[in-house]
Amino acid sequence: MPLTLSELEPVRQRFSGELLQEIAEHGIIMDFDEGTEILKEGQYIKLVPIVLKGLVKVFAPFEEKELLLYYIESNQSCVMTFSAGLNNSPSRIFAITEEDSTLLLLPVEKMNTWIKHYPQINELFYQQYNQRYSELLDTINSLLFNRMDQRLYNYLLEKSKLKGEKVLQLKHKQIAAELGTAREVITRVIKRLEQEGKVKQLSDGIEVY
Amino acid sequence: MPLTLSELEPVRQRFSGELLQEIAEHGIIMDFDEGTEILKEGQYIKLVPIVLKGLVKVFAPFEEKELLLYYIESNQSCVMTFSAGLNNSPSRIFAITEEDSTLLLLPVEKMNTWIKHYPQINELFYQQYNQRYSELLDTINSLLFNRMDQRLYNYLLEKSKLKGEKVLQLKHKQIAAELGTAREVITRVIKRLEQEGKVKQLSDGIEVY
DNA sequence: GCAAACAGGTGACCGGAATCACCTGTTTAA
DNA sequence: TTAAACAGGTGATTCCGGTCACCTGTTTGC
Repeated sequence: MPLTLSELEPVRQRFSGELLQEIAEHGIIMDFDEGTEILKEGQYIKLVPIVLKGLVKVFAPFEEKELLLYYIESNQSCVMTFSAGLNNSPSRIFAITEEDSTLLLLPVEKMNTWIKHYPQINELFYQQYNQRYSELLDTINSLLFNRMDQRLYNYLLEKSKLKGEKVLQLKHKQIAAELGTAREVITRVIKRLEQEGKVKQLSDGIEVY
Repeated sequence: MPLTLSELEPVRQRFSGELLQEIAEHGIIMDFDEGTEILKEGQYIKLVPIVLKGLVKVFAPFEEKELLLYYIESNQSCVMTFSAGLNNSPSRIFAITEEDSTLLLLPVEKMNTWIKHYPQINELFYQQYNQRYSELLDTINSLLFNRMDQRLYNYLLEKSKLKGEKVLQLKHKQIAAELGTAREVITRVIKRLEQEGKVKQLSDGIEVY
């Protein structure tokens, strides 16, 4: 059965008319619990996701370690999945839901024709490519010139903003993994941030100012 | 006067039919000497380039320093220019010819309609976005985990391969700029590479093995 | 032809971060 | 309930790369 318009509500500013009908017909909507790995590295992609609700984070795995690349917010998609899907190449990244999330999944074999016929969806992906590229440049800048304390603080600020929570439940270990460093480093640096009054470590999480 | 088919020869595997005619009609071909800055940071883009002959290098300027992001080889384009052009936003990067080069320049106001009508050109940019994205991931990986010696060696290897020259005429200062580090660091690291037998510093350049 | 600019080399030093080894307190699972 | 696993804290050490100061030799431009 096709999806209903109300199910597709979040993307109705973006898609309309015939394309919306196509999506209703061929798309699938799925819910995922927080912390679900929705895409593994090396996986081949049959469905391209668009986030309707929630938050998904995307990681690049580098030998041994990994690094958080960006978040996919609602109404956004994942260009790495998109390109891996179109080229039928394995994914270089993996993705995990950061919150309980609802995803619209579009079959990759339809994408090719949709892209040709419907500029709306084409625009989405160009826009996404752009944004992600820009974010990667920021990441590089940060890796090149920012010290750990700045990187950590930015990371906490962004996460707090995206999740709309002042207090983040995070383990030092998890932070270290997302920033591609070691746990002890986080423990130390976060204490410096605390002394500078930028964050506060509570029993149930980290409060960000 | 429109461009001739022979002028457009390098892109004729990629573009054909009506699109090729459009390109012949609205495109411009220009030659640039080695070392010309063909795109400045902050500049607004009216023409999207496709390299017909030669080699162009693209840099990201970060506060004070800069970093070589990637090369545009013949038959490739620059996604940063493309996106800046389409969105009418200033360029975040700057580009310099690494060799004497011939560029096909496409007016940005045509791009939008071409992209909608001609999948061939759409595919080019998707493919380029992909490739550049992938290259950025490699850069990040390298920044995160590789030591200077490895980065420098990769840099020399790639440059040697792209230019088809075993002996590279490069100043330590220039290498430092492209890798976003300091001259003294290059002087030292390159000596280590020399001791390891990976490169050799000659009077007229650096030989890469 | 000479001074200035440039390329490269080098020692001393410093600071950030990674690693190692260990310790304490808390949570979890058998 | 008790051991194991986990979270976090900390000192010691090491290493890499950035910076400073300074030197030599070569190229260049007036």
